[in-house]
Amino acid sequence: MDARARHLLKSLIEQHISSGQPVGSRQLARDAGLAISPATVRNVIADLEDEGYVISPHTSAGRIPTSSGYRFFVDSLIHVAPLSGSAQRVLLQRIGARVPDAEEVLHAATEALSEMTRMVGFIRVPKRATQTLRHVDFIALREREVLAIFVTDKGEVENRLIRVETPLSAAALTQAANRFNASYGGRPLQEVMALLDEDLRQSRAEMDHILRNAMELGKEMLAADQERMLIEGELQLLDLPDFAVNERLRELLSVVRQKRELVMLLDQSMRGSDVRLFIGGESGFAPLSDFTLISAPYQIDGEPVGVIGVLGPMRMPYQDIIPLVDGTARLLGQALSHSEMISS
Amino acid sequence: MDARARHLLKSLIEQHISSGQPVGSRQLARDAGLAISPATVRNVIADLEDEGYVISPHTSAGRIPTSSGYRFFVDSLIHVAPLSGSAQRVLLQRIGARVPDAEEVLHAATEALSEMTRMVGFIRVPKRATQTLRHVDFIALREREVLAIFVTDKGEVENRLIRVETPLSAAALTQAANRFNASYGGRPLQEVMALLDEDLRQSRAEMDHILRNAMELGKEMLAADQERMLIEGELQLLDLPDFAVNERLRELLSVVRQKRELVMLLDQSMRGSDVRLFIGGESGFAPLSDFTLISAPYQIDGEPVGVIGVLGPMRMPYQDIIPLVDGTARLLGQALSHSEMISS
DNA sequence: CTTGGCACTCTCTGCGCTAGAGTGCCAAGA
DNA sequence: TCTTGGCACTCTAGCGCAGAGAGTGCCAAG
Repeated sequence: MDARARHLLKSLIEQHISSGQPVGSRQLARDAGLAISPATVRNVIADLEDEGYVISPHTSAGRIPTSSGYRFFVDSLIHVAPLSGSAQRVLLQRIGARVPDAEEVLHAATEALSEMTRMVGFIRVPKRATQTLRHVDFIALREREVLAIFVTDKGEVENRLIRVETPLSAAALTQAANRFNASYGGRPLQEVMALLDEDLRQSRAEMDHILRNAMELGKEMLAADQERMLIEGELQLLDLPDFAVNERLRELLSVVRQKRELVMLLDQSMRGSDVRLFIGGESGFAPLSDFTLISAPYQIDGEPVGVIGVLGPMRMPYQDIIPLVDGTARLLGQALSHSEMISS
Repeated sequence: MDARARHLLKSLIEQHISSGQPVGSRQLARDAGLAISPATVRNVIADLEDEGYVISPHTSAGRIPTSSGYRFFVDSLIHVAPLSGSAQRVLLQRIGARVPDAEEVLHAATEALSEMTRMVGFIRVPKRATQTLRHVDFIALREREVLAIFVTDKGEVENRLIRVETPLSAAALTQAANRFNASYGGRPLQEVMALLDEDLRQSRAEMDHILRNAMELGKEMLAADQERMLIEGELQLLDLPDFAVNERLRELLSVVRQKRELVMLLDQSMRGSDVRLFIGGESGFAPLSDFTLISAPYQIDGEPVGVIGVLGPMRMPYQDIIPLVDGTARLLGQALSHSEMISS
């Protein structure tokens, strides 16, 4: 491919990126800055099409780049400059201005990236496998419930509730944690997992419940590593002109993400004990005026602590959905309470 | 409103809910099960329109319910049966089959509700204000970093990293935690907040840093309560026929939510140290074949621990986005590491 | 009060037409 | 041999129009 063809391909892709439209020979000849006619451009572009760098959506449209075209563009046609100082400052401010909590920093970075690029942002969270176990703690919550807390050297914290068969004193729990920390503390999680496997197999009988539970919990925590990923700004995709989407839907989704007004609305419905419906404009909150919100408070140990519900169009099968919201609220309350589950 | 009008309104709304279309007099006369003619139906419906229960999108369309119509329907026309046994079983299974961790139970309940209703699901997390402080723990992570962990009687766990000015021994931290627990443990969080305010005002000078930090952290945690809400299934809205959306977009969004394949893809790019692009079909993952994924690994203390990046259409301003991804990865790594920040 | 009849209105769909954009090819020119 | 202008051809997008279909409102008769 000669220099002129490269230049034309570069210009074509740049124009397509900024306009989103297929690029024709006349426009390309004008904007590429070369003193050549559209006919010449056509000859060159026809060759590029043969080589698979561009494609024509239909006979009388211009050309758009293929993925090979973009690949060549990225690899050989553009020079990627380092991030500008002003962009760096914005990023630093958004990442750094937070409480220095690892989880929040990851979140802030992904969100900032998503907004600045106007794309979907994602982040793979530090693999626990590369981290070291710092500390384990067991806290008695109730009679037969122990809260286990794991901390790694990177500051990641994981907690799980363990139900035990026999009540354990605070002293016994402290002792169990000490033994666990002594055996496994300071080792890479990878290694801890292997050791746990081995120790569990060797000494089945003689270890006490809490330590055994802790061991099994540790295994589970490490195995769940695969899933750890944060994604931000899925809705950026809706703003692409390529996917023109109903305007009201977009507005609604952005409300849903901001949450603030929804929280206020829900707190109203926590007072009663019934399912509550806001149909259309009844909520007094304009972006919801074409939608229905159904909510029900749920109780833990008889005490209302939160609200659960759904949001959808006014046209929804109320007869199915109301009992679902109600039932979920009740079952959730039971799952979080400490009485018996209902027989199913 | 007489019985016949009520019956017709009920029938009209039910038909509209199942079809999504305006309901005309002929169809209504046929399906309502009453031996009356379409003309009679028209008379009745005209009255209902005057009363604001239904509306006509245009002259020659049928009628659709207004929000008043839905409200009347819900309040007076339908009998809401309790949740069926089979639905209860499904819910119980989804809520209960998990490790009994409060956060996961809340998540599972909301997700199950969202999927079963095919609406957006949300849940207001138990207000911390109604909970009691169970336990506070301070763990030394590094020289000047302390991890503070708060546990409530409902099993909620909150952790924050605190940077302190002077290093503290493990013994000093234990002592600080003990003092904090002795002063505030077992009290409602509401009360703890009030006490913290007062204590902070009274005894500015003589308290040590770590306790003071813990106090301020406690305040912050309680103040942040407003925001705690989980939302699941925003994308259910895209499946509504009312919002017909590009088919490929929907497929992509569902892939983004499932994450699994994305995680595999990203783990590939963690090995190198550079920005990596998957353009179009290059990822070998079909649903991404019209999109570009750009990723960059980030390092904590010189060690690669994760990947951050963006996903969007092939047509994206690569020259702006590549440095942003790269820059964010670097700045994030620095924010999470313990060397100096770069000067901005 | 109910009903059939009827004129009227509005949307939706398909059709044909045109303008516009862009291509491919060819023959002449440098 | 490459470049260029010319030209016929193709395809899309947009517009207007007509007809079908659905549904209404009103009226007069039962």
